[in-house]
Amino acid sequence: MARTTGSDGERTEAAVREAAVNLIARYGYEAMSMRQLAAEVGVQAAALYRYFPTKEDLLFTLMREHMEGLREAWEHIRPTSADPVEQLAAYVRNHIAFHIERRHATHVSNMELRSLSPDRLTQILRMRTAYEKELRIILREGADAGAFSIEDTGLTAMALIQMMTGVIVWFRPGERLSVPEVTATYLSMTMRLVGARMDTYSAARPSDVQRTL
Amino acid sequence: MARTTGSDGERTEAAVREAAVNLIARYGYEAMSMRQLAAEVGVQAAALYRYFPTKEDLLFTLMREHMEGLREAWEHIRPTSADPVEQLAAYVRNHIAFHIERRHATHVSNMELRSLSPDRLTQILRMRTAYEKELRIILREGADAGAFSIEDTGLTAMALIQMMTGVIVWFRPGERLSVPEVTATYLSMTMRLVGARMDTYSAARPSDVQRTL
DNA sequence: AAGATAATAAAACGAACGTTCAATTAATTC
DNA sequence: GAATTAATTGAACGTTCGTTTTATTATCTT
Repeated sequence: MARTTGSDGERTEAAVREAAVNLIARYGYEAMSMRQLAAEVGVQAAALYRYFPTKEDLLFTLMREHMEGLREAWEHIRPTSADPVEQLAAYVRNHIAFHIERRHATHVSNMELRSLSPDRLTQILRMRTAYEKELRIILREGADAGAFSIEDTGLTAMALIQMMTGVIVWFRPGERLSVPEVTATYLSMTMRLVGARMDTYSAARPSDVQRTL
Repeated sequence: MARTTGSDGERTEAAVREAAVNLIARYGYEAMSMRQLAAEVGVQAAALYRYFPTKEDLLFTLMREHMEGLREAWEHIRPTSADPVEQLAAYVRNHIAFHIERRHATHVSNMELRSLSPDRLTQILRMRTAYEKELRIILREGADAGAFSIEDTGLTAMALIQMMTGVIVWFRPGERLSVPEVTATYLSMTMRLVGARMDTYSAARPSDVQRTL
């Protein structure tokens, strides 16, 4: 047999991407075989090579598009206001929403970096660093303006990102907490962590937080 | 050839463990081959099977001992005082010190869980949950006593652990910050995050933090 | 309807994998 | 110093891996 009735390149490629994200997230990149991926898509392994020249190309494509998606999401949502508190809140909201929505893709992008070739690793890390720099700038400007009280901007940025991204480790949709509830709590924790002067986001007035979502 | 002069089972096993932690941390469990590990130790692959019946047994042993070490470290350092702030500070100090000291082992224990068989995965997760529960209890009792101001104990515990463990991702010994400096800043961030009433650990008086290390 | 192109199957490639087995030598015991 | 035990080698096993090649069929173009 060869070409099957109803086969469509675009649909197959999309199915490959989706199956790959799920399989890599569950079993890991090295542990997922091309045959396993092909079976999940309902195709022979050789067919995958029409869309991705190598297994690593597939991984890199998934990661690059995930990082580009993160940047685009932030650029669309980033507030025009220069208020540091508002900017930080937007960053936190976007980060958490994006990562919860794409838990598996985030897992892949964070855990499989070591399977990339050196120059591709550099490319992905550059995108990640650029995204993290946005947070550092917000923190720095907020601290300079007296809106935040921060000891070490770089360290605080890393701590915040680790804290927020960590959501994907334990969060499961439909369990005890909803996404807005989690986001509200994380916003509140973030604002206290950076010593935000105003208490709009403090635990004392959670209703205000809810409203800003 | 067969047994080599000066060969010693205990020394070989220790060398295997150390090499395995480093190789798995760098390349991942699936990507590390038994031959590669053997070469690093300076031995043939077959020799490894004298010490670990399977590759997965090796991984499980490394993880179990890492988790046991974490628990033992905490039990030794845990303060007798019932003061929530002091207990939380001790927990943070121990967690950061332990994870920075054993960066590679932590990487392995956190990233390679999916390579364990179901019942071994359960064993490791149980140990991890027990350790995390200690933090939840501290937070809960502190909140009940009015020492902390916390919205959601479980969520705050997860956020703190993700934040602290995240240190191993970016921290490199001998760079900009020393371990005590990092620890002090994380202590300060932690105390603000949980809304600790007293400001012993606030950014305003960093000297107090240093002293308590 | 014919020709071109897109999408796949089927089979095969060499390489590498985890693991086993038998043989061999070093160290220890008696 | 002989017997035993500990530690390791070297070769081999069957399996699976990522990938390539070739053939075949469906769909699109004209």
